[in-house]
Amino acid sequence: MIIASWNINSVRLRLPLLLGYLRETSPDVLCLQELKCEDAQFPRMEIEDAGYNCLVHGQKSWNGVAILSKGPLEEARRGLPGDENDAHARYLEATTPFGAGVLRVASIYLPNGNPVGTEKFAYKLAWMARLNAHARQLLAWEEPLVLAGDYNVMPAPEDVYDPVGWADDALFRLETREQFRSLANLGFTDALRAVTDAPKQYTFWDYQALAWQKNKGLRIDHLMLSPQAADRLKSVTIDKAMRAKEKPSDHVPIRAELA
DNA sequence: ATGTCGCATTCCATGCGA
Repeated sequence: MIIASWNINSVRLRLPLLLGYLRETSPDVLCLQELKCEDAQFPRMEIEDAGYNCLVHGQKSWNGVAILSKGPLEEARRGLPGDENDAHARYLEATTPFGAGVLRVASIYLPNGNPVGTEKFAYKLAWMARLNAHARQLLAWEEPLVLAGDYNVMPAPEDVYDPVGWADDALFRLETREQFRSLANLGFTDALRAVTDAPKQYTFWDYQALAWQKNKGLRIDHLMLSPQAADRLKSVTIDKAMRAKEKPSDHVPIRAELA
């Protein structure tokens, strides 16, 4: 079972790249973020023709998350609980068959939070607290669970090309990393860090200032595994070559193989 | 290098979010 996550930065503009990825890499499950379209504009037919079922939580202009699976998808939750006034489309959860049981998966687009000191940063931290509260509930299922997505968090200095320069950014502030650590401390495994200690395992390079060419990247896309998923982890791959394609997203997919 | 994208609108130029 291959499960992948990719911040696609406009699913409509990136459709040819997405179809190529599905064809070449053939993940069983793919979580997408930053669709930047409403449900009705989602290219469902083309993706279904490629052999995938789709669950979509879209929004006009910004945000938007989806889950694609070769198997049937049963929606578990649309939107993160804990704030009825939060209208951002940043969370979608579903189950899909896995072996004799099911895999539970969430597609997560965590708020950016910049600039620090504004309501945007407060929203990010509150959103992370809500995620942690919900994740704690999900662990009670005691099933393979993957919280996959763009966390907009670099967990440690080796995940940033310039940790000193980024110290006061919302993606790297101590409060942000503290919330991310709380998620891990509930019992979730950062899949990439379970297979390597190597620094510079980036998943994002800014479009600006030749960031890709200079390898000025960030590791902000993560697969967080419940104990039952972590026990079945075989490998993790960052599909870095996707950043060198024509009209790329600024993020690349990350995927894990579960036995 | 105020350096690039994608989306939206007052729509071909500008603002917003990242």
